[in-house]
Formats: sequence, C-alpha cells, structure tokens
Amino acid sequence: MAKLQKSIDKRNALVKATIELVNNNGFHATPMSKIAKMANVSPATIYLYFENKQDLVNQTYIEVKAEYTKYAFENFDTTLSVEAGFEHIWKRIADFKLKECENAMFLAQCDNTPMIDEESRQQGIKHLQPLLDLWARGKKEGIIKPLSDYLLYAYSINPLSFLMINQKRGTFQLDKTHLEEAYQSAWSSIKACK
Amino acid sequence: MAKLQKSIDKRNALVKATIELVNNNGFHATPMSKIAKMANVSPATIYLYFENKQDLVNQTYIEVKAEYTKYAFENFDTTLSVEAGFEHIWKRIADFKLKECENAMFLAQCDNTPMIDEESRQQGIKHLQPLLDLWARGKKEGIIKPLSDYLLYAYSINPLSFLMINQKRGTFQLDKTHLEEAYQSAWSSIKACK
DNA sequence: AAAAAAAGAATGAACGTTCACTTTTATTGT
DNA sequence: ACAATAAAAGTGAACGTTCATTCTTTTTTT
Repeated sequence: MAKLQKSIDKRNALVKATIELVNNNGFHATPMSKIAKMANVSPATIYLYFENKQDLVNQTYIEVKAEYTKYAFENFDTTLSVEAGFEHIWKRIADFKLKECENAMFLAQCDNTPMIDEESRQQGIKHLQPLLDLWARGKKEGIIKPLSDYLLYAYSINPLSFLMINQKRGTFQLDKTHLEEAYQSAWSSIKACK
Repeated sequence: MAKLQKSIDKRNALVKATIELVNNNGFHATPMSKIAKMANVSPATIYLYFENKQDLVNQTYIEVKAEYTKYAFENFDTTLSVEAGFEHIWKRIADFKLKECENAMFLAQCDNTPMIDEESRQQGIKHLQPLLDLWARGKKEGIIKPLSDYLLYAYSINPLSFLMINQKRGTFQLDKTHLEEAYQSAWSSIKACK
C-alpha cells in the first residue's frame, strides 16, 4: 500500500493555484499567501509539499511540461509517413494549447523568462524526443529541410505560443480556419523544396 | 534653452541597468537598490526620473521598442517589391536581435509576461505599421498568403525571438548560414503558393 | 544665496518562511 | 471492539528580512 498520506488533492490545488496566479500576475506578484488562499490551505501547509517558492514553480513547470508532451505524442504512430506524423503531432500540440490554455500560457511564460531553474528547464525538454526523431527521419528521406532542430522548432511549433498569448490577450481568435492556415504555414516553413 | 537639468546620462544609465538586471534575474528579482547601484546612483535618485518601479520598466520597454522599430525600418524603401522589402525588414530585425541582443531579450521577456502595463504594450505596437502596410500590399498582389497579420507575424518574425533566447542560453548559435536558412523558412511560411 | 539635484539613512509594508500548537489519522494494548 | 497513545498533517500567528519609497541632509549649479 502506498504510504501517501498527504492529500494529493491539496498538492494539485496548490499547483493549479500557482499556474493561475502566475499567469495573471507573474511570478513576482504572486505571494505564497495568495497561492495558499486560492488552494484553501494555510501558507504553512505549502511547505509540507514543497521546499520553498522556487521549488513550487519548478515542480509545477516540470509537471505541466510532462502533461504537454504526453498529450502531444499520445496515439503517435511511428509507422506513419513523416508528413502525416508531423501533422498529427502538430495538431495535438495546437489542441493542447487551445484546450489547456492556462497550462500552455504558464509554460510559455516559464520558457521566456529566468523564472525557472536551468536544471528544471533541461528536465522539461527531455520528453520532446519523438518529434526530434521524426525530424531526423524526415531529413534523411529528403522531406524536411536539413535544418537544426532549433530552427525547425522555431518555425513550426513555437509560433503557436505567440498565437496563444494573443488569443489570451483577446487580440486574436484562433478558430478552425486559422488553425488550418497556421498548420499550412508551419509545414511550408520546414518541408524541403522540390 | 531646454530646462533639462537632470542628467540624461543618469537616466540612460538607469534604463541600461534595468535592462541588464531584468534580463538576468527577471523583474521580481531586481530590486531598485541594485538598479541604483549598477547605475552609480542613489536609490532615491531614481525617483527624480521615474515615478516608481513600474514606471521605470514601462518607460524602458517603450524606449527599447521604439529603438527596435526605428532600426527595423531604417532605409526602408516603399518602392521595393514586396519580396525585396520583406527581406530587407526581416534582415534588419534579425540584425537588431543579434547586435542589440540585450535589448531584444528584454523585449521578448516583456512581451511574454504580465510585466508591462497593457497600455504601454499597446504603445509599443504602434510603430509596426510599415510592415503591416507591406503585407497588405503583398496580399493584394497575391504574393503573400491572405492570412491575418498575427499569423504572418507569428511565422515570419516571431521565430527570431525563440532563436535569440536560445542563443543567449548558449543552446544554439545563430551564424550567417543559419540566418539565411531562417530567412528562407520565414519567407516560405508566408509567401503565397503558386 | 537660492534652487535644483543627489545622496544616504530611515520607514513602513509585504513577503517568504518558521514556530508552536491543534486536529486528524494510524497504531497499539487490552 | 475500543480506548489510549503516537505520529502525521495542517494551521494561524509571528519573525526576520527585503524592498519600494520617502525624509532629511548635503552637494552642486545658477
């Protein structure tokens, strides 16, 4: 029997509150007291689950990133063609960013600031391997431009973050049509020219 | 004669210190005292130039953004073809992000977090008009995909931010070759297909 | 000499964290 | 089965620190 006495619910509530508050106010403007209040918990209780504030956001980051990549690669079939495989992953990622908007926003903020320890950031990248493998195959088959993975990511995946941020700000509405257009742009930018 | 007694040098030093410290530690971890120290100024002096900390970063953001767009559109010739005009602007922007790395990093951080007042953010966007005009012309001529400006920006300009951040982190080296490749990807993603 | 600019020390508020204590849950002895 | 007891989880108030900002004094400029 698992010796997990501390309520997983409380932990989850703390992580959830952290995401929401950091999204809306940024790390520097979300005091532990507010996180505790939103999670219906005493400030002191946070320290039963996390070492300190930094540890709280680090762990939150790693967890959300894991969810993200798990979602991205679910049902991914390595026997698919490179193009079909990429479309599948891309659309899963887009899906995640739309459905789990709060989580995705949190990741975007973490990835663009010195909020997170470098170590935790490294940890978060690890699970992206299936996509890198697909790209390697695509390059070998001459279907994908022979670019560094950073370039491929910058042009095919990362733009979604920009769109999502503007979606959240209300300056842009990412509907079905836009999504298909975005996918076409993403694919255009990385597919090899004939 | 201008009634500008307060030293412009001090103000500049404060802005510069703000950029450097916020880049390396984030807004929440850069106290006014450190900004003052780096600018060789008393903490109290900051308040002769800026209302408060928020005003300091807001003004810094607006100034840097203005520099950025000024640089981007310098020598821009509206009689150029859409493709040539876009290449010119794109390369000026890339140039800025490489040469004025600190400034560009600061903008990226501001644009991806709730660090800056919404009002100041709006202020910053205003000067991007020449690029939007060029795109409008490109769409009319059938040279550029008929996408929303947000999509065009997401796929052609914004990827540079991602690359720059990774450059700063040391995980990626953006040299001459990469730059040309990046430009090709940018153009591929927004040019209309024949 | 007056006024502006700058400095450093001072202040009060806010924050992360800890402490002393209570409540809840699990274990033991009968 | 059930008190009695021990251990774990949880709490609210308090602590020490840090920070943004202001106050008082000194320096510089006109």
